[in-house]
Parts: sequence; structure tokens; C-alpha cells
Amino acid sequence: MTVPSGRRERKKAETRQKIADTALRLFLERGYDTVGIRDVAAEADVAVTTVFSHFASKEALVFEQDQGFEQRLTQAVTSRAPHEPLIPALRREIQALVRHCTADGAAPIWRMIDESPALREYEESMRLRHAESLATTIAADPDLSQTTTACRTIARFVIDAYSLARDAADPQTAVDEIFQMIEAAWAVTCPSKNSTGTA
Amino acid sequence: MTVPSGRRERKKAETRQKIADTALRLFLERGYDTVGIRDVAAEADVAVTTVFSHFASKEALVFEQDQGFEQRLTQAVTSRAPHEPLIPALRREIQALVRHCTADGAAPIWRMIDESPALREYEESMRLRHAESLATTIAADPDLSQTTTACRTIARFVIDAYSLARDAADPQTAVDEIFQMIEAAWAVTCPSKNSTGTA
DNA sequence: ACCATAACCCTAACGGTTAGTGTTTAACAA
DNA sequence: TTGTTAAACACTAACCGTTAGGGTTATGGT
Repeated sequence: MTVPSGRRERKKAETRQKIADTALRLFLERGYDTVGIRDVAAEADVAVTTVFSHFASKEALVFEQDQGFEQRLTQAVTSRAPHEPLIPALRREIQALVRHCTADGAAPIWRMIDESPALREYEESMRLRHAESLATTIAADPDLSQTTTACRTIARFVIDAYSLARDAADPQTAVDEIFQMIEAAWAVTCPSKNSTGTA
Repeated sequence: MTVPSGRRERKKAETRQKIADTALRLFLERGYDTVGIRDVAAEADVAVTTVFSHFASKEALVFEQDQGFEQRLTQAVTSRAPHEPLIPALRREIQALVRHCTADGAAPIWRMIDESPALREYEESMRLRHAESLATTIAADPDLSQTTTACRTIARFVIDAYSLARDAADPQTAVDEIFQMIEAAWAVTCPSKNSTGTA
């Protein structure tokens, strides 16, 4: 009981990591659909059931690193400077995230995702979860007093920005362009504040 | 070749409809996950392969009626009055669509969809396709001269409005609220036109 | 009448996922 | 140390959506 501390936790983490690493390597080598769960399990030297005790689905193996995404967005909201406006803070974070996943090293992974409908669907679903989480965080901010609908809307728009910018020819510029639109949409929901007209 | 017209077409349509009706009935009676494809096929008195020759997946059986969605949105853009602004036209269409799917008769179906992760994922994916199609239509409008990014962004926002409004306590009001935000976002991308401030 | 083929059927399989049932081993208490 | 508990893992067999392969019927065009 109490807090299981020590070797057991470490071994579990090692197993998990070994599965994730093996899976990603095989996927990139041979293609996502070509590699089966049974292949991954065999190569990682674990049972199939063990794979599914660490990852909820085959797709989850690919997005293993993506736990931080949600947290980074909500932290951009909660731990911003006092009275700092919301949207620019979110814009900075989205810029960073877009830059991160359009970096050269990440290219093969995202190409693989683009080529697999299953992976695309999975990521879309993830984004919705992130949007909901972000909406809750925004709604909880004491500096802001928006409708539930307004918060959920802005959260969606922000996540859309991430998704759309990644596909754009020039991701950085796209983020700026979309965030001008988001800024305007947000300004409508704030009766008291002025909108910033120029960029 | 040429145009196959007559009995064959009719019979095919009948089979398709029978499968769709049977599936929806069974799903509503016993629950989506409880009913298997083999059950649907048996009850509709067709082979399993026949089911998949009419519908691409189990989820597609539920959204059988939804072919019109994409078309209605794009038509709202293409066949609006000359010089009629884009956003209000889209708002009207989204209002109608939201009203349609929040009607009393449709409630059990949407409850079923909400309860099944697979169906939710499928619908999310559908929405993205609709957004892409809408974006293309908007980009093709000669009256408008926006960036590709701006068109895709607005299209996403409009689809978001549909999705968010359906979940809201008061869907009709939510559509109006979200479309005020969309109107503002759109105005930013139009250098020449004035925005309409009040609703 | 005759052929091409669209629509359908059946069987068998593939691949992701899960249930059921052990076996090992870290963690902890006596 | 020893015994107990439970977590992590293994193995088997199956479920379910989906597809391939190969055959039958009947519709539509010639």
C-alpha cells in the first residue's frame, strides 16, 4: 500500500519506455499500418497484453510524448503575469508549440501521422480534449468573466490555430494571422477593454 | 454502361435503406456497442460484406442521413444573394442545422452518439472534412479575396460554432454569441469593409 | 439470345483489443 | 528471515470490425 517507491516503479517506467521506443522505431522503419501490435510486442520482448496495459491503443504509442501539450497550454493561462492579457500569452505558447513540431527532427513523425487516417483521427480527438481543458482553465481565471460559451469558443479557436498553422506553408506567419482573428473575436466578448488594432 | 436506370438502382437503394434502418433501430434498442455488424447483417437479411459495400464503416451507418450537411453549407455560400455578406448567410444555415439536430425527435440518436467514443471521433473527423470543403468554397468566391489561411480559419470557426452550440444549454443563443465572435474575426481579414457592431 | 457486370452471398482470415487465468517479484510487516 | 499482498507481466483464446477471395444471380445493353 502507501506509496510504492523504488525499483518497481522504475522497472515499470523502463518497460513503458522500451515499448514506446520500439514502437516508434518500427513504425518509422516499416510504416505504421505495416507494423502490427504483435510485432511491437515481440520486438520489445513483452506480451501483447503488457503493451495494452501501458497504452490504451495502438495510436497512443505514437503520441506518447504528448502529455505535456495540455499542461503547457493551461499553464500559459494560469501562470502569466498579473493583468497580462490572455490572447497574447496563448499566442506565444502556440508559436512555441508550432515551432517545436515543425522542427526538422520531427518531420518524419508528422509525415507518418498525416499518412494514416487512424492517427489523424486520434489526434483530432486529442485536440478536442485539449480544447475542453483549456476552456475550463480560461473560465476559472478570476481576471476574466466570460460566458461558458465564449470560453469554450476561444479555446477551440486557439486549438484550431495550432492545427491550421501546422498545415500552412509558413506556420509562423499563419499563427500571427489567425491570432489577429482570435484577438478580434475575443475583444467582442470583453465589454470593458479596448481591442489592439495594429500588429 | 452509360446511365444505369431502372430496377437495379432501385433495388440497390432499397437494400441500402433497409440496412440503415435496421442498424439504427437495433442501435437504439440495444445500444451501439452491444450490437455487432453481424447482428445488423442478420437482421437486415444481407451478408456482412454487403453491409460494407454500402457503408464504409460501422459508424457510417449512424450518420447515413448526413450527406446533405456539407452540401447545405457550401450552398449557403455559393447561392446567396449578390453582394450579401458571407457570415450572416452562414449564420442562418448553422442556425437551421442546429435547430434541426436539437429537435425532440433527434434526441435519442445524439445521446447515443455522445455515449460512444467511436461515434464521437467519427463525427469530429466528419466535421474536419466539412470545414475543408467549406474553406475551398469560400476561397473560390469571387466577391471575397482572402488568404487561404483566413478562409480555412473561418471555415473551422463556423464548424466549431455548430459543434459548440449543440452542446450549449441554449443552442440558438449560443449560435448568435459565437457568430458575433466570428463576425469580428472575419472583419479583421477584410481591409475594405466595415464591421457590423450591433446584433 | 447473349454477354458483361453490378449486386449480392459465403467462407476465411487479418489485426486491434480484451477476458480469463496463472506466474513472478517488489514491497512490507512480523 | 519468512510470509503475505498486490503489482507487473505472460500466455491463451477469443471478440469484433474489416477485407480478400471466389462464387452466384439477375439486370441492362447489344
